[in-house]
Amino acid sequence: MSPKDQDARNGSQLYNRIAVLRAERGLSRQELADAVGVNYQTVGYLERGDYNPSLELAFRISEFFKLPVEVIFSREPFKPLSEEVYGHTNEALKKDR
Amino acid sequence: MSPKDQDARNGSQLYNRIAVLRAERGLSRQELADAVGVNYQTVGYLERGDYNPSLELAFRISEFFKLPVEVIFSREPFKPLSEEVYGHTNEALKKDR
DNA sequence: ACATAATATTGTACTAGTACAACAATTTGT
DNA sequence: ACAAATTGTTGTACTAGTACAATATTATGT
Repeated sequence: MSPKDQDARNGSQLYNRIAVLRAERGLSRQELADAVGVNYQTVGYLERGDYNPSLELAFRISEFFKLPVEVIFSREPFKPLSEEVYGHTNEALKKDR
Repeated sequence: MSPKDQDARNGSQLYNRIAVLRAERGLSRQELADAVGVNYQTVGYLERGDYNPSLELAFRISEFFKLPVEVIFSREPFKPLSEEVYGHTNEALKKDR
């Protein structure tokens, strides 16, 4: 199947933070792709959720970012990292969440 | 490709502890398979390393065992769980390892 | 020792993950 | 504003993961 039919394949889709992590580190897809040993378009497919990585690739990515697999991939949508990290520091803002 | 050619596909193989974890819980492959929603032969293929699970399946398995993905799957061979847990309690035995 | 359950083997078929190429669109630096 | 880099799109092709079925082998209970 061609990766163009992204939407035809839903029901077992995972979420990931590759795009954010990559952006944080100021890397291009090409650079990340090289680092984990895949084609740069594959990184694109992963970032926009066209399909899931193999477990092997997930491990390589997780190793590259030095983060546990479950921090990068999840069955539940991620809340923004920013919120997760700083969201609990200002008590005054908490009421409207 | 047919899963029979296990050995033709090496170089990106992962290790896992599915068999041990399943044994510890006294489950048959069929039962585990049902629990994580795959064919029971798929569990067999995974256990003897014929191929890796998808990341999605790895997550379901990890969820089922209530263990982090990296405790069940690894790029490095696992040392026996028994050793990992109890291997450091008897100092006298340590010299011959 | 026999029946049953569990695991292994072989074979076929389908789907998901990955690579690669060519070109379009968008972003970014100067 | 333009050139270069980055990202998106479409299309093709190959490999890895999964299902399923049928039969063989091995373990387990009584």
